[in-house]
Amino acid sequence: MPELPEVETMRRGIGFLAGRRIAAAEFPRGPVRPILVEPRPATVVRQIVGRTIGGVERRGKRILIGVAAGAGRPRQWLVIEPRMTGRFATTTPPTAGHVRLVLRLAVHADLPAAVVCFWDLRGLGTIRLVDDQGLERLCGPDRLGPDGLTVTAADLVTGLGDSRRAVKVALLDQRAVAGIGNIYAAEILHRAGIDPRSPCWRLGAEAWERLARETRRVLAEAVRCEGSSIGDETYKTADDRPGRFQRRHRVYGRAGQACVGCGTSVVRIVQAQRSTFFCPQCQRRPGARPARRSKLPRAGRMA
DNA sequence: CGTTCAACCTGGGCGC
DNA sequence: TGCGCCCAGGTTGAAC
Repeated sequence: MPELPEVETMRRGIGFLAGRRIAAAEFPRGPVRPILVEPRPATVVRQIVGRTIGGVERRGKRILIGVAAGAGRPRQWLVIEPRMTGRFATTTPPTAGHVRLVLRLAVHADLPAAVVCFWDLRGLGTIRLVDDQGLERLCGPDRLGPDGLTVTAADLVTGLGDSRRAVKVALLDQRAVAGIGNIYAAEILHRAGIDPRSPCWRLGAEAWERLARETRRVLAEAVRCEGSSIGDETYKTADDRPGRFQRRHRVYGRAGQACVGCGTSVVRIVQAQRSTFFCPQCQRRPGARPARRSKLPRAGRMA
């Protein structure tokens, strides 16, 4: 679920952690299988309790909680990947059984004690405690490309210009551009008027410009809307409010419904084992000929 | 290089 | 009610 806008909303929702001391940390054992934690939960607890949080950052779809150096320990990072159903809660989490991490903050100045939970229904999320070197390995430029909020056409051309892949599949490649997922790939391509099946190498300069511009625009607008909440409980802000960008979805999840631009029925196809939604009228392949008007041969071409 | 498939998980929805 | 099947915001690795 969480793509860049949702993760950025999470980051803002737990930004108040900055400057506060971790009084306690727990990895509760629920009724479901535990998620991936590295190193072992007991080790993470031992290393972070008593230390101060430097700040909360985002890299692509990951949350970074900086743990300040101290007591003979180097600076470290709690890297949390929400994957499909992970999220934070500063109020009551949706279920007690899927709480994966609890951070309890010490009383600080006039700030009261507070609690932040990481909750994950399906449990595909991950929690890692790494040092600067580990962070580089996990979230460095080899793994994550330029951020989607600021990506340029030149970035996209550099990363994908020669790719033979379909552009929708390529946009999900976090090494090319970080933060786009299945929902926003569909919405970006619709707004850019590009067929998701187009191979990257067929796109021209103006198509890459539109793609970069719509990527920035759609993601920024979705951040302002605090992300997309679809159906169930899985994504909400840290203080339990649903996002609002789902109301502005033009194609995602709208198969069979009329395209808001032209009224044509939105189509669902499968690419790389994932659903792709698009409007076959508004999103045409570059180089594909517009619908034939007439079957008559063109004048002047043939003798 | 690119695609396809399976895996990792839980739970909701649908047809029978 | 229950069972079987398909679906879901992500990522990774193996096989072809």
